[in-house]
Amino acid sequence: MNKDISILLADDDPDILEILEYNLTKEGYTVYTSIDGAIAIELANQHYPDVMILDVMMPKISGVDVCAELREKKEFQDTIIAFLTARDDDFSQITCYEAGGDDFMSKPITPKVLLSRIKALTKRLRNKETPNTQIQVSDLTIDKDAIEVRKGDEVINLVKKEFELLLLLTSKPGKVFRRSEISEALWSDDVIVGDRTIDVHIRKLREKLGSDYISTVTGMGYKFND
Amino acid sequence: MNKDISILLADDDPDILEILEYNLTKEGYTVYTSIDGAIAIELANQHYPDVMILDVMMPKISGVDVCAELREKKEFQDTIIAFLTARDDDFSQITCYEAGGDDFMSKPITPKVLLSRIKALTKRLRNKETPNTQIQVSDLTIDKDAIEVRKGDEVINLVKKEFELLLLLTSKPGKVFRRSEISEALWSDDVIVGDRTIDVHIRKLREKLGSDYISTVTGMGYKFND
DNA sequence: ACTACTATTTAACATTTCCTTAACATGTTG
DNA sequence: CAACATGTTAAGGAAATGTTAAATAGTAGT
Repeated sequence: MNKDISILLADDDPDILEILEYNLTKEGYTVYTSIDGAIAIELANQHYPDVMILDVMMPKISGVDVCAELREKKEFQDTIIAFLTARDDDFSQITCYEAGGDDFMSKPITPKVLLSRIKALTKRLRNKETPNTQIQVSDLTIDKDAIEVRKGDEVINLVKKEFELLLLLTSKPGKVFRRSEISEALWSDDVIVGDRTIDVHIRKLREKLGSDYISTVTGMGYKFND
Repeated sequence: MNKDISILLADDDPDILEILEYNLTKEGYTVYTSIDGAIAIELANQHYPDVMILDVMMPKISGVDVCAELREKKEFQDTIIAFLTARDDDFSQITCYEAGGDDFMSKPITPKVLLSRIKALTKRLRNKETPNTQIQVSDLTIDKDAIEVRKGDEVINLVKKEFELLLLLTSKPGKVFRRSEISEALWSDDVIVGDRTIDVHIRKLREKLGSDYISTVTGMGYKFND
C-alpha cells in the first residue's frame, strides 16, 4: 500500500536506524538509511526520496545543513523533510523550520508515533498518481479513462458493452475466449443472456473497428488477433 | 505578507487565545478565535480558514472530534489542522493523526515556535494556490478564487455545486467520470443523493455553458470534451 | 424569529439510448 | 448435405438519462 513512497533515514545511531528501518519497511515503504549527513546527501541525489527523516546531530554535516543544502536545489523543493532531535528547545526548532524543514520530532520517539506522523505528512503527496490508462493493441489505442478507442486519428465511439467486450478480448490478444468466459466477464451471475447476444456485440465491434481484428474460432469462441 | 492566510484558533483558555491571536495578527494572519469546539466548527464552516490550531481538551466538543467532523466534508480536505495539547503521550498523538490532523504540538508553546511551525505548515499551501488559480479549458476560463467562469468576455455565474462539478470534470478533460466518482467528490460519504441529482446539475451546467462541453457516455458517466 | 431569497434535492414524467431477442440467413464441419 | 454454429437484421422493451416543477434546505436581511 505504501509501495510507491520512499523514505530516507539519517541518524548516527545504528540502533535507531535499524529499528526505524524495520518498522517502515514492514509498512511497505522503501527505505534508505545513512549514518551521517554526507551519505544522506549522496543518497538523496541518487534516489530522490519522497520523505527524509534527518537527525539534527550528526557527524560531518548536521541534519539542518543537509536540509538547507538540498532545499537549494529545485528537485528537492517538494521533498518532505522532517527533523529528529534530542534537543527539544525553541532554538533548534526554529532553526529547523528556517532551514526549510516541514516537521520536527523529538527523541525518544516510538515507531508508532513516527509512522502516524509520516502518514500525516505524506497524505497530501499520495493523490497524484497517474496510472496507465491507455493500452496499445495492434493499431488501436484504447483509453480506459475516456472510454474511447482511437484508430490512428479517428476516434471510434463504443458503447458500454462493446467497450467491455473489447477490453476483455484485448486483455490477452491471441487467446480464445469461450462464450462462457465472455458471459461471466460481462454479465453478473444471475443474468443469462441468449445465444445470439454475444454474437451481436461482436458484430457491432467488427462493424466499428473493421472486420480484421476479431476472429471466430468455430465451436470455441472469439479472439483478438495479435 | 501573510494577509491571505487565515488561522482559526480554538482553546478553552482565554489567556492563551489572546497571546496567540496577538502574535499571529501581528504577523499579518487573519485570525479567528473560539473557546470551544462547537464554536470552532461554526467558524470553520463560515470562514473556511487555511489553518486550524485546535486544543485537544475543550468543553463540549474536543479538538479531535472537531477535526474528525470537518474532515468528513470535502471542503476541509485540504485545510491544515494542527493540535495543541498538554498531554504529550503516544496515545493522544496517534489519535490526533488518525482523526486527520497534520501536526501535533505540545503545550506550553511559545508564540515564536508556533509561528515557525505555522510557517512550515503553510509553506506548501502557499506555492500551491498561487500559480493555478486560473484554468483554461477550451474557450472557458475558470477562476478558482473568484468562483467564476468566463466564456470569452461573458461572465457565467455558477452556483457552488455547479462550479465544483465543472472543476471536477475539467480536472481531467476527456476522462469519463462515473456517477460514483462524482458523488464521492461533491458529497461527503454519509450523504447519498438521488439518481437524478447529478443529472440536474449537469443539465444546469449545459444550460449555462452551452451544450457542447459536457457529453454523456451512457452507462459510464460524463466527460468534459477536450 | 420571520421573511424573502437562493441553492439544492427530489419526484414524476418524457425521451433517448442501447441491450437483447427472435427470426432468418449464411457459414462450417464431418 | 445434414447438423450445428455463427452472422445479420430489425424491432420491442429495459435501462439510463433528460427535463421540469415543486419540495426542501440553506442564507441573508430585518
